[in-house]
Amino acid sequence: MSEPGVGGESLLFLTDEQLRKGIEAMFFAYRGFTADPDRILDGMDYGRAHHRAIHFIHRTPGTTVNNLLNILGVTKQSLNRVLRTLVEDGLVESRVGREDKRERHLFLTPRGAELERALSDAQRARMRAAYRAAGPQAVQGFRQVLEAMMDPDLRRQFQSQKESGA
Amino acid sequence: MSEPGVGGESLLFLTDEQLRKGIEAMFFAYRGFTADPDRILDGMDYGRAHHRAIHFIHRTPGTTVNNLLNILGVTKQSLNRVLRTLVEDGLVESRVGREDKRERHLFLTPRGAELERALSDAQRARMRAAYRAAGPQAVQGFRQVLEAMMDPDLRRQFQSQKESGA
DNA sequence: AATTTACGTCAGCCTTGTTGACTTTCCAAG
DNA sequence: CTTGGAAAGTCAACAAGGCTGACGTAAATT
Repeated sequence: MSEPGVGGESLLFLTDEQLRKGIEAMFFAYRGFTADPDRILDGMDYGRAHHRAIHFIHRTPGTTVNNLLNILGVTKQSLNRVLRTLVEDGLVESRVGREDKRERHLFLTPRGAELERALSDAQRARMRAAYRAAGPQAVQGFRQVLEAMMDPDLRRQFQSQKESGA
Repeated sequence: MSEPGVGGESLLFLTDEQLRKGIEAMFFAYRGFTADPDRILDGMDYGRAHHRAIHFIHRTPGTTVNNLLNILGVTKQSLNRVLRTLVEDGLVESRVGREDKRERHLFLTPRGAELERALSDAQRARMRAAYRAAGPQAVQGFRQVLEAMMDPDLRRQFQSQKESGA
């Protein structure tokens, strides 16, 4: 519809066929994306939920349970089950907040950091290979489309995190 | 390594920081990607597994159970549970094979096609918005990276499907 | 005739998500 | 100081959707 002046070459990438292929690419790629960490985790008592918790605690040490809840988009009961096992097993440390003692601040223990490293090494290796194969231009496009696909709230979180990290 | 002549600008997109952001982008984008169909499905008795089955039966009408198994990467017991409810509810038809009578060929009924439409309309709408926001160049990069991220077997399947469809 | 293949099904288990109800701790406002 | 409400944790129950193992049947293949 509309889009005056762009001529016939444009908008071909918006056909239902193209979109369907994008959808399937997303589905299959996500499988690859999670495959390596999943392989590491199964055999241990942990699953993908533990991986996610560990990842974000690593990224933002001292984050509170509530923060994590919002990022992960699960209920506190669900997160708590995961967190409890990680604390029990000595991979995560939960410290009572100094300012607000209701809050618990989460940190990886050395052993937790070790597992995090193993998981993210595997995941980054796949990502790196894909990035390298596709090239910097493609990576930029990849990131643009992914960001545009996020829910607006998450996109804002994601992008603000990006600015401070650049 | 190598990449002669490109100078210092290259390979910056392969830093651990960049890869970590790509990983998180993938995570958050996938949530957005599944959010709309999930919303439609919950309230009905169906979930994401039903969506996937419906999607691929729609894409390849007459596909066999075994085909579907391989594409979805689940066990037959798991798929069967989903498929049974879809057949019982009259969304999917399972026809005994004419050549090989051991096989069951799967088709969407009109009602199944109706649900498929609702689900894929929602998912395509988000995809279309993201594609439009990012532009054709970015979409090409998006697809390149995703394909490079798949497991090799799936990538082959995916790409051969692409050729015949172009 | 024996074996393999495709499919279905029963039973049981695990992970990870959900709701609902309840407690404890603590901050902050009245 | 008391009280209201937020943050966190806990218990219980449940559901979806993965998994394995075992078994049955029909059809194709050898």
